[in-house]
Amino acid sequence: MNEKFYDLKKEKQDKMINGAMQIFARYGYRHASTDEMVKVSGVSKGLWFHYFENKKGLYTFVTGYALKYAILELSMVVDAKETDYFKLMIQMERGKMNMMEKYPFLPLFLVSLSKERDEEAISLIQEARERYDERISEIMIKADYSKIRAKAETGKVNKMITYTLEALTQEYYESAIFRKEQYLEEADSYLQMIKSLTYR
Amino acid sequence: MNEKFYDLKKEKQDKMINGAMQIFARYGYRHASTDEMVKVSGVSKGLWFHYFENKKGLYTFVTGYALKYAILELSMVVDAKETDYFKLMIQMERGKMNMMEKYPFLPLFLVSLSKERDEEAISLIQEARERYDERISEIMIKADYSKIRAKAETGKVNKMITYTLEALTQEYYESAIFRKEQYLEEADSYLQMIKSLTYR
Amino acid sequence: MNEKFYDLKKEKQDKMINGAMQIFARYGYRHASTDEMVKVSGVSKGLWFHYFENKKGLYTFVTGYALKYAILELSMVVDAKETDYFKLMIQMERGKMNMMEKYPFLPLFLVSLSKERDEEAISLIQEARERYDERISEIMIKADYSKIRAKAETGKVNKMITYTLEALTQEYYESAIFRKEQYLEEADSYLQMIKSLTYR
Amino acid sequence: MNEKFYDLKKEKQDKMINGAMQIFARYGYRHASTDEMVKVSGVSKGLWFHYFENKKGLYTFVTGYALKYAILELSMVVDAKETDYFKLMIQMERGKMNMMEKYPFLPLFLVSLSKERDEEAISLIQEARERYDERISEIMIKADYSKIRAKAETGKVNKMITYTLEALTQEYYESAIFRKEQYLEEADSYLQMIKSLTYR
DNA sequence: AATGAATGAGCTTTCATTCAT
DNA sequence: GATGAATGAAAGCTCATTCAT
Repeated sequence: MNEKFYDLKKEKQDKMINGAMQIFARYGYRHASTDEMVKVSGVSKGLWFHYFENKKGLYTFVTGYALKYAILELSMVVDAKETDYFKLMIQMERGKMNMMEKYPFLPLFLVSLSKERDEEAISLIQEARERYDERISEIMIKADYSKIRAKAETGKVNKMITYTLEALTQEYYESAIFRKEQYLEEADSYLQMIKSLTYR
Repeated sequence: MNEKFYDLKKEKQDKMINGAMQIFARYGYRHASTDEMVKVSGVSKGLWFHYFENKKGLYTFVTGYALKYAILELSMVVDAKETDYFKLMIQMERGKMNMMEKYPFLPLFLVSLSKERDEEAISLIQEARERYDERISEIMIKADYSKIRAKAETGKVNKMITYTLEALTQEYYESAIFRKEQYLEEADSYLQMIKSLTYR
Repeated sequence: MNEKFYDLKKEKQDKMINGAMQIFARYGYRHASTDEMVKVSGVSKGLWFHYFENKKGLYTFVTGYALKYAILELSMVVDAKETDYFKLMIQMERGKMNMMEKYPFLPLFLVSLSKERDEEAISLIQEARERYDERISEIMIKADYSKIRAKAETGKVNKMITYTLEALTQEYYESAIFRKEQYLEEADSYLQMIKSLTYR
Repeated sequence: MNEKFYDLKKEKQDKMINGAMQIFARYGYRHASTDEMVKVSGVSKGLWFHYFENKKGLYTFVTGYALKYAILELSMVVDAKETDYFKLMIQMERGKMNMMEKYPFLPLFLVSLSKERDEEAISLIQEARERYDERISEIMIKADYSKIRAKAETGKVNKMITYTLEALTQEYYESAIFRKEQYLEEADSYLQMIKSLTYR
């Protein structure tokens, strides 16, 4: 990418980032079209290629940016002293809702990244994704699994929760308006249920 | 579609069905390309359009076929007297593995259908999907939830299991070889865990 | 072409000739499609190419056949002793209507030949057309122009009549049913008018 | 169509209009191919679709444009005080020759429109054609038929003249070079002949 | 002889990318 | 820096022609 992108007014940067996130999140890497980004962002086609060599470059950048920003927001919202796994999880979901203030499609974009099936796209974002996963692990390392019954393998439980919250997120984006509070309530209800099942 | 498709040698029919399933499953409706189907099936481009008016028609047909075939295989493998929810679930997964004998990409295709985001594609397959879901409900109606603790809301548990098994399926397709037995073992391990957590 | 075409039952020959005439007449050389000929004739696609190497060959044959048949019918219907130009002309139009008994699209096909704009097609039929034009000249040679006023240049008058009758023919084919008698009446009314204008 | 087409340099607009006219005029709606337009205009394939949604849209536009331009040129060249039918007709032919200055294929295109047989094409241009026909009627309304003998039905005479001039136009386009003056002379000779025949 | 399944070149249309202004 | 006109490779689809049966 062209580093001068950062010299743009923050507002314009965000317009472009949001445009890219929205279109990539909704259509995936391959079917995301430049013209749609132009339409939703109001930024001319030429400029996209001025700052980002090509679609690959744009995708790499936006992914990197999104994941870095997500880490930041999550770090901010997660209580450093919290050790309850399920409380940590819901705090993270709240963090995602906070991201929407600046980047309304970021939560959906995060989900779309984990669902991306295009090989080229996957290889482009692998690195950023690993860094993000690492950071999430660091946040979750405080989680105290001692109250969880032996039967409940934390890795598996974790996966199930992840897949479930991702699906929930996608569902909410499909409705006319995304109601954050309602989403958080539903997410919490899942988490509480699992907690009650897995805790001794 | 052109009904004469059924007059083709079953072998050729299956070559085409498999080709379509594979490409649709991997790339989704929009990005699935005729040329790729030609490549993987060895059947010329013209023939696809000889039997199926267009991409829409092909997708509609393959989806209908796949779901009907899936229902058949599932009906065959599920023990009519089985009432244990988790046993029923694992039987269904075994059924999916059986489908691979004839249609190696069918399990992945089923997952891709539930993840399809393209509006046109969704409307094309809605009907077939509803029939499939109904049939699955009929199979699962024997399931006895009485041993499940009140805390475990069956709807939510069910969703979590579905999302998890779908994700697992996709993961296995990404590895070099799909090892059915290994998949079934892992699927079972998830189901056993959830069973032990949710049963009184 | 394959001479064995003539060994086919006359009925089948005519089915094919009619099919080709109809489609060529309606859509012109380039846009006439094999599939449409198959549809209207009921004769399988393979057979067309068995008897006629390709579209070119078929067009050349059908044109030759049509023009030869037209000459025959015209010769039969035109009164050898008639010398009045306008009576000869209407006799020829009646001859064309007679052709419809066996080849319903032949009159339209004749018009389409004179309107054909495709270079390849034109060169294919040039020879047959010349022979036909010659024969028409021979028929018309008996025409007595002595009653026509000097002002009326016969060549020009002839051209105008030709173009007009061709347009009339096309119009009649566009209506739901071709009413031969009505066509002949209208054609005659044009001819009578011109006669009254050009005769001293 | 994309209104920005009008922002292009007039020269380029005309290159495209001329390219489309030429190919549509020569091959008709269906067989006119983008690639041929690219070849004769030197304008890339993509651009055609940038300005015109599809072939339909292009045809509709070019027809509308051509007919509007024709009306303009005809209005300019026709003497408002002229009442002689035949003088008006030859003035219109002169008008058509004038059109060739900017749009060399416009006279042929006008003829091709009246000969177009493709149903879709016909319905696309119907409206524009009606407006054009109306305008021609307005121009011709001044024509004084009082000197024409009762025997000469003006409707029929008119049709014959139209068909004849159209055929003449096509003939001239088929020769290596279109010689306007020669065409006008020949057109005039037809008109004078008919005048002398029909006037009392 | 007869069929129609099978093919691939060519057509219309889309879209990432380039480039003159 | 900013624009959007311009490009061409590739996608979906058609159709004359071939060929196994």
